[in-house]
Amino acid sequence: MSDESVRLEEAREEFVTQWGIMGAQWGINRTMAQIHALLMTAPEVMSTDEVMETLEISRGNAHTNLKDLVSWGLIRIVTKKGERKEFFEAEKDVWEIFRRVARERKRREIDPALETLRNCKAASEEMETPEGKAFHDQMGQLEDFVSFASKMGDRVASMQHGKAIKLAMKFFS
Amino acid sequence: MSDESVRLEEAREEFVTQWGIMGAQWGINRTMAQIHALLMTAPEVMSTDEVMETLEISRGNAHTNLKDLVSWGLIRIVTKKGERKEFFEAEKDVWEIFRRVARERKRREIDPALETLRNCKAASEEMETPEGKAFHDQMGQLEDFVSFASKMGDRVASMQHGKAIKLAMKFFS
DNA sequence: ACAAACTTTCAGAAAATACTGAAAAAACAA
DNA sequence: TTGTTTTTTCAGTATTTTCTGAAAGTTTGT
Repeated sequence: MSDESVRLEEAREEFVTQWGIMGAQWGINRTMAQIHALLMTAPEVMSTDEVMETLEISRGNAHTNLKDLVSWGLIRIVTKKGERKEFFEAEKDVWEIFRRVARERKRREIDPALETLRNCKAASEEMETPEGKAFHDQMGQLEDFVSFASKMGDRVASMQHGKAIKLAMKFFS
Repeated sequence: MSDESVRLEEAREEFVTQWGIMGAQWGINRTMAQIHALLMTAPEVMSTDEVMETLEISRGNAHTNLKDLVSWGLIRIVTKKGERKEFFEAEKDVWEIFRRVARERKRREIDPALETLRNCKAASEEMETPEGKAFHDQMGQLEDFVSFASKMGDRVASMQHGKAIKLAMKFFS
């Protein structure tokens, strides 16, 4: 193997590792993030077995995380004609990756949290004591903020890359 | 205890629980998030012992997480005259909370990730093969995106609430 | 219908993370 | 200095999360 291939593999490995650490810090399973990093930098689609071998993980682990990535919309299944097994291919466009993560986390985490905040706000609706009023007010502020963030998420997630760039320009002016 | 106090405590408990779950999903220790929720809805400052009793956790646990919250800038230490022990008080302004979390996560997680991306980009700088070039390009795109996000974070984190509101208006127009 | 190729599931094991409780250190008062 | 209160640390334990490997399930070809 040429020197360049070796250096490339080293760089790729560093990237996979770091992406895994970052994923873990953001509440995403480390292996899932590593597989994602691996596929993002793969020149070709990869099979479950290839992923298993490269990352030295079990079939079950590879399978589960590949399917989770599919459900997040971060990778997709590709079939090769004549081949029976499934191959996987990552979304490589960073903007698209961002949109999908934003959409998914909103759905899975923000929306349920909003639900609770609304409950708490409603439960303290008519309270008379200063403590009750303060709590109600605090819940109201949080709800406003989170629902605002949620709407932002929707908005951004429905934007095209070009539009987002323009908006960013406006933002920095 | 009056009916209203009971209902208030129930609502508060629901909030503490949910905030803990949310924290865990975002890579923040559950107890830390719960203490934060507790203090955010506390009518008065609280001592370590009060936190321990309310959440039924050990002294060590309470201590460590309180200090972590202080280091995140999400709560502050208050001393009462005549009293020797420390009391804690949460930042209650949601915008301020958001700013501090944004600033802290950027410093702790985004910046190191950027470092890696730059390394990987540099390591593949002069590669000749299509694979090398593709990798270099991918790292470049990620670096651009993450550094952009990072700058956004800085920018937002340095804004006053009022300014942010105006910007948001512009955003939704 | 059978067999081969591949995918999915899941109980138990391993690893990572968080918590406890008690002891040590530090801060303060007399 | 000595005793008292409070904070801090940390080894050991408990809990949660993730992973393995093998068995069961599914699909496809003959």
